[in-house]
Amino acid sequence: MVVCPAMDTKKLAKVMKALSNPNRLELYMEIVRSQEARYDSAGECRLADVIGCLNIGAPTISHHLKELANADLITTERRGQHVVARINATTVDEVVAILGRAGSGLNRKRTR
Amino acid sequence: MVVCPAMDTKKLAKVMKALSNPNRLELYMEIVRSQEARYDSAGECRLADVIGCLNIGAPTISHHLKELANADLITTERRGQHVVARINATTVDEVVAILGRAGSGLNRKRTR
DNA sequence: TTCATATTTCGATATTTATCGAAATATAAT
DNA sequence: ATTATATTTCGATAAATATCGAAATATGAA
Repeated sequence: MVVCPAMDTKKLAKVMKALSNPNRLELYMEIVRSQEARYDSAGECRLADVIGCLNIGAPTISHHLKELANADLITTERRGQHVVARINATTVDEVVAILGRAGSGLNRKRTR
Repeated sequence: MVVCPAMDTKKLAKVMKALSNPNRLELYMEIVRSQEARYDSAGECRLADVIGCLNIGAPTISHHLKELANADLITTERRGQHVVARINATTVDEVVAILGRAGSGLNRKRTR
């Protein structure tokens, strides 16, 4: 069993920073959504699609995608014309595990 | 039963930003720690104490405390000479609930 | 009141960063 | 090969922010 992935503070801060910009966070949530609704989007999130909801330009979105990837929050892959983004659940799990310690316990991980 | 506290993206981004600076995150973790070890610190976190572990000045720490409080991550209260900081578990719970949706499910909230 | 300690406010500065438009590159279609 | 669409790179700029030292304020002790 894997015990305590131990993400250090520096790394955690980097993840937080990646999610600290409203537009970038919105972009991230959009990727989450597109992954939840796998049936109609094939779990793919394309920059072109997301330009519609966010009112920032393509260069900025490209930049934000890179920051999310750099924080290991997502992975990106070129699929033909498009770039596809996917959530990296491992990183999210680690963050939630650390943050959860400060919570009320309602969100505490199942131990069995 | 309270359903879906609905923290909006703006607010969530603000929380993330508050935790995005390494020193401020370290400060936050220190507050968490001091609260976990209630017996020896009475759950209190004093600026003077924390100056030791972090190598930044008192003015900066004061500033960071204000940012954490402003994001509703902590509450502060003057207790005599000192200022005491406490974690606001509600905010943490909300953040974890939102982020958790993107995770693997391992950290998913108990439903019963 | 005067002193010592803890914290905050103020003003300044250096760095980071979000965003843009223009141009470059990649890929697929005609 | 040319065209159309998607994405990235580049260079610039305005705004935000972390941090500092000095001075101000608050609180408790002598």
